[in-house]
Amino acid sequence: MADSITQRRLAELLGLSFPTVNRALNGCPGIHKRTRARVLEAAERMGYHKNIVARSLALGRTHSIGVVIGAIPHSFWTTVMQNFDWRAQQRKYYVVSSHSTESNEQVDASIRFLVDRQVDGLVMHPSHLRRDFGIFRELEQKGIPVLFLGSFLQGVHASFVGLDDIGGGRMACRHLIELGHRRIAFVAGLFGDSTADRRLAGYREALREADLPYDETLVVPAGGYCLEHGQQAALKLLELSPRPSAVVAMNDPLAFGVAQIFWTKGVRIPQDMALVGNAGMPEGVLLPSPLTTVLAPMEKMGQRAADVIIEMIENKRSEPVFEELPNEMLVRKSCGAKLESNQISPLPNG
Amino acid sequence: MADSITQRRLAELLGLSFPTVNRALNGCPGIHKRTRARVLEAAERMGYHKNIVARSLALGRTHSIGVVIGAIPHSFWTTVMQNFDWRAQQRKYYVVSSHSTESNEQVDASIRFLVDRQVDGLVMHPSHLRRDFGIFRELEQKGIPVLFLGSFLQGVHASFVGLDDIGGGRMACRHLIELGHRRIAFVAGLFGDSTADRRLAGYREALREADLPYDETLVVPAGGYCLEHGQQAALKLLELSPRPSAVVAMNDPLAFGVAQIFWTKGVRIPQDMALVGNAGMPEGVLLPSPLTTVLAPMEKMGQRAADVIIEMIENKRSEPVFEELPNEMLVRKSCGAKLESNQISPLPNG
DNA sequence: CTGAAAGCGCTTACAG
DNA sequence: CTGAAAGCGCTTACAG
Repeated sequence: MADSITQRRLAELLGLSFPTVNRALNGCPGIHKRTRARVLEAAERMGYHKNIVARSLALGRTHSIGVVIGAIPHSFWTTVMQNFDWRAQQRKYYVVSSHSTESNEQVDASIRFLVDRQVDGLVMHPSHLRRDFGIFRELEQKGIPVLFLGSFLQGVHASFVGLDDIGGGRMACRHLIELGHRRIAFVAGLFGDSTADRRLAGYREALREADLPYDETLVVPAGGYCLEHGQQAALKLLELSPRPSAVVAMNDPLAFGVAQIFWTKGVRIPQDMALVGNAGMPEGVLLPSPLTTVLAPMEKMGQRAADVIIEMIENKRSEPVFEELPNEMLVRKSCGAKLESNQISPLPNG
Repeated sequence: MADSITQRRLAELLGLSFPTVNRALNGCPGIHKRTRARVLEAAERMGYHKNIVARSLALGRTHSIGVVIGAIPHSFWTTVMQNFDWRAQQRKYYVVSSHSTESNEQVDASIRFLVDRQVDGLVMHPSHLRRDFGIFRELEQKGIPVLFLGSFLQGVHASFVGLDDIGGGRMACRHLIELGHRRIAFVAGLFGDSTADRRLAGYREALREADLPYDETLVVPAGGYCLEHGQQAALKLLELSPRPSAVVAMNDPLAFGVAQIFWTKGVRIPQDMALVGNAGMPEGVLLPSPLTTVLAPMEKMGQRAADVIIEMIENKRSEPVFEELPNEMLVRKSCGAKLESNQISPLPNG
């Protein structure tokens, strides 16, 4: 390990003191132009790179953001987090992630792991119900700002950036109602997280607005949020009697699972059953009948999250924000709606 | 920001010196059992957490791994990296990632960004052709080990963990040959990276083994690695005359794009055209005719990558490794092969 | 505008 | 087995 060049070494080489070198490097005001130029030139020439670890120790700030998101291999989250990372990096923050999120204990351990590494702020997707908010109190005490992404926990002093999930659930259900459906099922994931609860609430709202009854037996829990869970749910849907004529899936992967089973069982979409998803994942075009879905602004969600947490870090005074980004309807074929020419259809659908 | 409790504070409280406290905390040998117990108890009670930044500065090691992967929102990479993260975290390393990889300059900037933060090792997926290996020399000089994941760059002193891509390309093509196909197209992504080149080489090998001619016009470049590129390629495939009866796609997303266009154009899979992918992404079951594909061991790939880079970090002496993980054939429906009962078919296919 | 001093919180020889 | 000292590389008042 060739020992790297430090400010002290630069100072010696130039016959200056190291505070002077430091100030030149950091672009501090009180310094002679010539001196600064000499320092910068030498630094460049010698391949000087600041040791950020030392800097962090001295400053008590690391310019890093901890992220705790149970890594779900859906392109939805990948896209959101990609945009988060990009934005953070643009703003000179780096991202440290921790993915152990099977249980509340693991989540707490992950948070601790990151806090020990002195992250300046924390972004998390709370996927578990919890009774004990102790860890969040600690964070508040330490002055580490927290941002909930996607879902939120009530009663925690933190910001939220996510989707208008009530509106999303409502939009999906209403689309079906407008197409004449009366008996509409809802495929839920797990209950208890805000996203699930709020999308369901939106669905109910749409029913109410249309004077349709809310029938609890039409809400089928899938036990999770992935394709496989959607497949399970599909089987349950087929056992319902009378059978619903349409399905709102809580998210796209669940809709994919439902569609996959329907296709193999010969239940035609949309003729025999209409289907709406929620997310707007590009994979939706792969289905025999491309998925109509609620399109979430994934890019914006990631970027806003980065901007908000950085704002919180740099601007301690600010109040927590609660930001719900609006969705759009992405009409493809799985509900049988007529495709108008001005409708969004980014990919060839034949 | 409540100032946190330090070793010095603990020492004062206990009437000990801070080196003693430090040794107790680190489980060093020469220390009285009673003293250690007292220290540990006090640390626990006071909620002491070590400042890892300070430790890193003193040690010159951060226990972190830098990752530079152009974040592609394919579940393939998400799954690989998830497993990488998990394994790294299990082994007490944390992962810092940098996703600016549009050009060689950006890649170099990303690497520098991470090196300034004193990562102990670097994992990267080289997606660009490059002429200038300067940055890798620097890394070697600094003693920072490098691991290429998925693709590799020839002539760089680094380890590689990836797939047996030659075998994979060969396996895909051979599957089609065994089903009687003679005119088999290859959908390439971009040329120049080792994965693409080696899969193509495998395809050629299979042709040669079957005494089939290699016809360059059957190799169609898609211009990228995503679904959209596959769609472009599909259009070109349909213009070929005589039309091939089968297609090897360089990866699954390309195959998805091809399948999507074929479906909308009424080209039936597998009757009119057989199709093989490469990756084994679960989304393959969504297609009207579920995709037969080369199944890559994504979990293992991520875990091995973590193990190898950590080994390199902790064990400087070791030689670079070159590890090609074997693939399997995942036979579904897109080639028309008879599904034997012992064939892999993790999801219901009807 | 520049320099001498102290400190961030940890680790590590070196004495006792 | 325990303590006094110096150092990791940077930053930041405080003097001059």
